[in-house]
Amino acid sequence: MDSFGDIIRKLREDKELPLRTVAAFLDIDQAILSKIERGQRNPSRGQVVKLAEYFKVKENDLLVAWLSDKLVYEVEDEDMALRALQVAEEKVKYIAKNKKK
Amino acid sequence: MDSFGDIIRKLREDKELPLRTVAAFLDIDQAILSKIERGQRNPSRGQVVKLAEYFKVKENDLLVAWLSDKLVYEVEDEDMALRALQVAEEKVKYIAKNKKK
DNA sequence: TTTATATTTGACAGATTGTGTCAAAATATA
DNA sequence: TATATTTTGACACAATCTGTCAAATATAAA
Repeated sequence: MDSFGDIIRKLREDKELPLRTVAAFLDIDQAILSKIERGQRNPSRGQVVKLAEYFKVKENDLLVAWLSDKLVYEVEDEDMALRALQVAEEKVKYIAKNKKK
Repeated sequence: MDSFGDIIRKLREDKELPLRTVAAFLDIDQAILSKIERGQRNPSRGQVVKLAEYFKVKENDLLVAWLSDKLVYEVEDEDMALRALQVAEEKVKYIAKNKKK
């Protein structure tokens, strides 16, 4: 069950690239990338998109990993976490359905 | 598919109370409560708990409505919304399982 | 219509959180 | 040792959050 940080750390280490290089591509300090990889900072949506481009992986897959991390963070210390996620799913389906019309 | 705001607006209107009265109990300006009821502001967790107490409804039910609203807000204009919610569910289950040990 | 009450709106202020830089400390590698 | 890499924390600035307030709007009563 990899978090977003785990995923991009693996991608980077597989290519044996230093933080410095990837961070330069993202146009941020390597300190931030280090923190992103260890889940101490939340990347911006734009950074996620850039990372997908950089590592040539599906943008949507990375976006799902990133978004789901944010959702988990939002509910993580709530007893009602699972119920809330399930209700949110219903609400999203409901909204999507009524948008089509 | 009622949002948190819809729920508390109904509770308040059923009892024919003005915003002023409920807002005073929450110790905030009525303007904020008005915005909360129409989904323009996000209440704090503490306010949700107070509202459950005030209207004598199950705290957890209100918390679920509130939390799920926040989750929907977080993903609402993402194509990957549903996938992200589903992955988040798996992650939450995974975390809960490994916490027990 | 007027008058009174309730709700909504938007400008504003202060507190909090987010986003990034930087340099020093810690860790790993040669 | 030296050298490269990663991690940490202090800091600054920007952005968002949380609430107040007063004016505008809507609703209801006389």
